[in-house]
Amino acid sequence: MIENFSERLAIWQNQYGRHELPWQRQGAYATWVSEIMLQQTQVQVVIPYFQKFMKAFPTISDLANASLDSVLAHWAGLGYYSRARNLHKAAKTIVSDHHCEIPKDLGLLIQLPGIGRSTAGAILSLGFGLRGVIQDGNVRRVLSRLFCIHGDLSKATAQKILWELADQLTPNSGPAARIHTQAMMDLGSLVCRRSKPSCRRCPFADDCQANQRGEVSLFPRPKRVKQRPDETWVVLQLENERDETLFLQRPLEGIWGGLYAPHIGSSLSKIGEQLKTVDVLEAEYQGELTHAFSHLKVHLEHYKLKVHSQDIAGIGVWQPIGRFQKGVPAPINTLLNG
DNA sequence: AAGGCGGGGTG
DNA sequence: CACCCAGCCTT
Repeated sequence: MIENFSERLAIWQNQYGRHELPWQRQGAYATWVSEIMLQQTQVQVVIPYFQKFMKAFPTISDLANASLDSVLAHWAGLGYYSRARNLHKAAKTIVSDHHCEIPKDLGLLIQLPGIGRSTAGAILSLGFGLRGVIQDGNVRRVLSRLFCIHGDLSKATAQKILWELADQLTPNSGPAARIHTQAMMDLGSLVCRRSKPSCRRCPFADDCQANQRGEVSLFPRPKRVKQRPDETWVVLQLENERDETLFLQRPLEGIWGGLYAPHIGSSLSKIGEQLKTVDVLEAEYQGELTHAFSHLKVHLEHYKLKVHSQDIAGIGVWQPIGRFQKGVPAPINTLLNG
């Protein structure tokens, strides 16, 4: 174990860490929202989303009482929309089962949807100033280098070692744990970066086993990547006599779950089968773009079809593109506004 | 073009 | 437990 680790880390954090992030010292609700947003997304991207979100839903009750549509609208562009659905669902549970107060208990926290062990640790320490241990990508990277942890860090054996180390390094007092948690994230983000780590500025350069061996770049071991299949999706934008576009809500499960988009299908004729009353072969080609998901690469082909709205009665929402308030996937927005 | 990011769900 | 799922940004 490294001598006086948390004390030295706290001194470093005080001088070089981040102290002005908009969710710092704003209470456990702000910590929670920010942690969920940060799960898949970088700090600089999250900041404007976080600020708009907190303005729209200032308290847990506001969030619980809001419609899923409005929550998703504030999430549109962040990706992984199940995060927003789980956040909304958990807010309702906190209101109904926990008197509108986020539980201060690890076991209760991880029962809430979207909150796992690491997010719960962040809420305890950063949000409440209680002892909590985190294990995010930054911490994983720092620990894998400090202690030369080989292999795929997502595997159970590495996870066990990482959690034990993270727990041992975390101070026992709540206030110290709060500083420690922020400091570990800052060290990983600012110094022990994935590429171009700045070991020269690291307070643990002499303690770091990977650095001693000149093998910092070998940790953490990159995960093997699978080839992503290619797909083509046709996006059929229906536009009525008032130049309004028809938006449909996507199924909650799956890609872009709960967001709104025009008809999407594998081909114009497949979409046409759903739209028996209109002849989609008159659709006019608008353009295309390629969008990469984590697991597949999609070629989006954009077509537009002028229709009479009475022919498409009963489904979706007609709105001018610029006035549509609900959540639209980022690449669909690009297509519609292109 | 490839890599990274945390948690949920299923078998 | 192992594996699959999911969207965007940075490098």
